[in-house]
Amino acid sequence: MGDAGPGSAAGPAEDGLLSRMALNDNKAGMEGLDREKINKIILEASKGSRFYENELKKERQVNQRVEKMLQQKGRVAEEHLRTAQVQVDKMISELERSRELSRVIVHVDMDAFYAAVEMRDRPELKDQPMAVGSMSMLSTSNYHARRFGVRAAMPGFIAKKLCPNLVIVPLNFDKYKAVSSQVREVFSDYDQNFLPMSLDEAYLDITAHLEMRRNWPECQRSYRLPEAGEKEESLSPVLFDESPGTTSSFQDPPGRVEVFGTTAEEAVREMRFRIEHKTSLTASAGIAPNMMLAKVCSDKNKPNGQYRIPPERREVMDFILDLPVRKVPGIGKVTEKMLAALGINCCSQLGQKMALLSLLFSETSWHHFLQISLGLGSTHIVRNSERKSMSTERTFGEMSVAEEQLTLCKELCEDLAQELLKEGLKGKTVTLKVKNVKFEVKTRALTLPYSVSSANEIYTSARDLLRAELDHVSPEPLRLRLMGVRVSGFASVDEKRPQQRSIMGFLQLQQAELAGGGAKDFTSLHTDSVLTHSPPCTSAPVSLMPHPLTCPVCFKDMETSDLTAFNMHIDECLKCSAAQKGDEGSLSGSRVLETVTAGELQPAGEKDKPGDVSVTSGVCGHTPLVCPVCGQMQETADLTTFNHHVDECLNHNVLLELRETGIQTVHEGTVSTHTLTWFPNTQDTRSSPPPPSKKAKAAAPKNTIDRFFR
DNA sequence: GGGGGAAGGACCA
DNA sequence: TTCCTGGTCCTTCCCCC
Repeated sequence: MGDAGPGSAAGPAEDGLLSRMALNDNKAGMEGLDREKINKIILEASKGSRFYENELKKERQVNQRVEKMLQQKGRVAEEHLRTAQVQVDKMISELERSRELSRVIVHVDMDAFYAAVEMRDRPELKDQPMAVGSMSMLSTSNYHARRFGVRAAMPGFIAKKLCPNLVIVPLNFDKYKAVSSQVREVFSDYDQNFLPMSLDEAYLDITAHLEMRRNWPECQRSYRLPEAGEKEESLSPVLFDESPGTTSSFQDPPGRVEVFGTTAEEAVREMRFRIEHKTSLTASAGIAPNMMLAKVCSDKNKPNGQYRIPPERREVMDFILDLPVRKVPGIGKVTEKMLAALGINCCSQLGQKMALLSLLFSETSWHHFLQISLGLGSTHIVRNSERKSMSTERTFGEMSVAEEQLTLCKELCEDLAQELLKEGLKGKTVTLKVKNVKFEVKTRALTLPYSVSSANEIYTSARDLLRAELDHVSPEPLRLRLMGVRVSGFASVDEKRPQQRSIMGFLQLQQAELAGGGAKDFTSLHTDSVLTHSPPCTSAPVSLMPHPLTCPVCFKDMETSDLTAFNMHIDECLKCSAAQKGDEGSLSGSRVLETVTAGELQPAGEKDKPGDVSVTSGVCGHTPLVCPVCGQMQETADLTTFNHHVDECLNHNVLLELRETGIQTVHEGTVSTHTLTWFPNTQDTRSSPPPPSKKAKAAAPKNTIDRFFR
């Protein structure tokens, strides 16, 4: 290796390289490390490799961007700045007017998640530096390892050079998923609509929970620590010597009762307490009026701690004042470098130079910066946002034989097709991604005039793209180290939305509404594996089960609240209905109504939910016809008129959630015991396919492969 | 000039 | 000896209408 280590007389590119490759200690547990020593080891381990060469190249590109930006800055006149400042000020006052501080948003992040799970399961690892991953790449490391500079996204072989005693444990996703679902059970008690960001991280809006919590008796906020012998795993992993946050609750004496208060801090402390007792793992949390701040806060007292920004403008601005821009989600190493070149390192400087930024950056970018400088962020957690693409990729040792590459491409398409099938997705754009042995990444895409999802269809496009790439380098071989296939351009919600929504979605949402949004069910508290409420609540349990249960087929109120019995009744009713109907000619277009499960019921006639609707009408062939929405008997026997009434009723009275799973087309003559007949409203034009877009008409003939590789 | 596809890149966990 | 995977969003370039 060369002798141009950090601090030596390296050229500008090499100095710059350090910012890309050097230790990123912007992570909990990595403060006060000997950066120079660590960087020297990293550099020596990397230098001369193809990866290093490619990083050097990328660094030069970033440096050029910075150069260009500084040249632009040199051309900015005072007059331009004054005009820009007027625009910025106007925007600030608009943003200030819309500032929302009433939501209580929480970001929860499990501490060193994968590593913590492995340490929990293998106590001998607790006192050693360890990381999860492989010699190629580490996913995370424990806090002992972080002291050596070992961190996530670092190749294992370099980590070993930093810390020769490092134990590398392979990834075990099934295990992490299982733990994650335990954690999510706890989350859902505070916000049923929490937004998971990954296995170990989620956003919650606990505003509604706090409102209810204010009136809860103490018993509902109390947890008794298990007696000796009650616990399976008695100790939490020793992850942290000096946690800035709370001490481990496992140190508390068994049998003691922990009572939590009604404030946001107390609710979050309780949540973390329950997570720890359920999983033996600790979590950190941030509480703030918006998602951006909550995310930054959760890192503040990591590990095993929490931090809250009170919902006041002054508090928010104080917090933002010295916050390094790199701590803000969305600002990575490149943006950090660009801003640093302008003398901007913390968020308050961002605000001071906003006029300049508005002249040098795109509108999207500077608007984002402006929001950050004001401590603004999203106050509403949007779940179920539509997936935009799906892909699969594989890294391997050098592969240069075309036949092997085509075979691999086919395998990738098959894998991808299976995943698409699981989610019922079809897309128009197929993208091939290749990374050559020099770490150069290329993507080649082809947009078709129709949507594809099968392995063969995807492969047809991917193969053409790969062949074009092979031709492009011919007669040299294509030397690859990664290949991936992606499908995107899925039909939008409007296009793929079934004509009518599932009645199950209808029931589910009504149930959620009934529960008060994020309501805490007494019984759910007892599902925690270790904790129990103590003293036991004596007040009557809040039942979330709507009464009476009404059969959606015969519309009779049931005397039972037992779901199995209720489902059996529906099955019988459906059989009877199918037998009575005889003529199944009108069945095409029917929908399947799955057996009802807990949490999907609604009381008959519950209807005063405003909003947009289009719902599968659960109507059987019985007469008289009874509207399942308003519960009223209809005078007509004409199904079109009846369906029209149901549609009208739904359109005006209910708010629904689309729930597509479980909706299937029932083919003629295949009425199962779980099938409700639905008579499609022939007047309804909502299912008409959208007119072909201009691009669809234009795309096909133009997007020839040749165009990509001139 | 606007819309949209392609390609590449930043960023995230 | 060895530097991931899967996703979203943004920017830039280019073509076509």
